[in-house]
Amino acid sequence: MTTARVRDQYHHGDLEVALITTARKFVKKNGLESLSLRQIAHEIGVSPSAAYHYFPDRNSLLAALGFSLFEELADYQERELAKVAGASARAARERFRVLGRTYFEWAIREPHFFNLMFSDFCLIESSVEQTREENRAYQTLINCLDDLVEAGSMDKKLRVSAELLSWTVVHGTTSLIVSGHLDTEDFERALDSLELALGIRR
Amino acid sequence: MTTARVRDQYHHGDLEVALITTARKFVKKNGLESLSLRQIAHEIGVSPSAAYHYFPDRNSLLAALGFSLFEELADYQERELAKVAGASARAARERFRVLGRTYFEWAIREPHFFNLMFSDFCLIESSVEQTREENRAYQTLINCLDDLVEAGSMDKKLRVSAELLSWTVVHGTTSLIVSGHLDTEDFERALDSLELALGIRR
DNA sequence: CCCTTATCTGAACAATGTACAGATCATAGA
DNA sequence: TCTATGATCTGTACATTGTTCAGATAAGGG
Repeated sequence: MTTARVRDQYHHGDLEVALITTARKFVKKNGLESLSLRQIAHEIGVSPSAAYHYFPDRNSLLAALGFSLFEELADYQERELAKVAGASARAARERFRVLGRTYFEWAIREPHFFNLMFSDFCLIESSVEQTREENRAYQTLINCLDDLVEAGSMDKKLRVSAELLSWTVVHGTTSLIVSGHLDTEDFERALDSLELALGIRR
Repeated sequence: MTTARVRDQYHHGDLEVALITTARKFVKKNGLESLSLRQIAHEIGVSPSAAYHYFPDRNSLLAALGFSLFEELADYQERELAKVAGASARAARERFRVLGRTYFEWAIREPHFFNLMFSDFCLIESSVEQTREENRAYQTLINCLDDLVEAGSMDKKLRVSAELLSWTVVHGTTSLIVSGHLDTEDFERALDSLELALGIRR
């Protein structure tokens, strides 16, 4: 049982972000299904109905959390990518793998987050902001592939195919591993196969 | 509101399959989240607690339904595959595409089923029977790839990679389309890219 | 200082999953 | 054919949930 924090002031001050933060903590631990608005409110030290000033319903809170997780993932990927900057062919290829690995590791470390991000909840309003974040990640992939072509480390004919293939292989493998249909070690195998098929030289 | 069927006998006779069948109907229409044991029981015309003789809890019913859906999918795939039997290279390549398309179309037609199959519920006991069904589908893929190699329509060097790549590309694309991150038309593009990268001649 | 408005409370309601004691029936053994 | 045993289902109950809404509270501008 979680101990409720006692609030001294009538107005919380920052309830909206507190709701998302606390929801994040609960989802991280127990997944979506068991997430309870009342538990969240109790944890924050606020009445059960207080949340309804910021979110029309439970689904909307989950959607908001889901969106913030896409941001987190993109941030994490960019942070890790920065560590392997460089114009060499070797660096470009390393970036390609890091891009996939960060996606995978993020999902493995927090499977409940991954499930939320690709659940129905985040389908509700996959509008402007959502796609903006995705474009950010997608643009990173495009840059990476262009670098590979420029460095002569990838079959030029496959450049167009590479975008969709890379994305779907990485996401597909991750999804299958998270859902228990593939083993963890299959991820590196999938990356190897992808590089082989795309003609990325090692 | 659903009209409850009235039962004449005290014992239902086949309550276990009735529960799964009715659960299937509800999930098909409204997805997992809104699935209610009480509604199912009411629809069948049985008391809310009757289900607990066959399933320890709601999750177990969903898991059972999920497993039966894997069976359905495998059956559907084999049925469609039989339509393009033949030893020609053309037939082998057509089987490869049919294998992917059936997976995708199944998911598009019933997205709620697809979500259930790869949700936490079906993770609970992904034991013997589950993997048996998957092996059935996986064996079909292996046969298909062997046929392609034998017919000389595929790069031999990529034969090993092809298994994992095909599976993850098809599943990944499907998952991303179902969750709204890719458009429907991207599926055929992904299949084209996959064939190109695997050196499958058209 | 007051008054408007945003923020939060408290009580209420229907619906849900689940537990458990007992009713009902099917059937095997006499 | 009768009976007792075990499987199957009912009825009631309880805690918890999402959600609504009238009203309490406080913050901030005039």
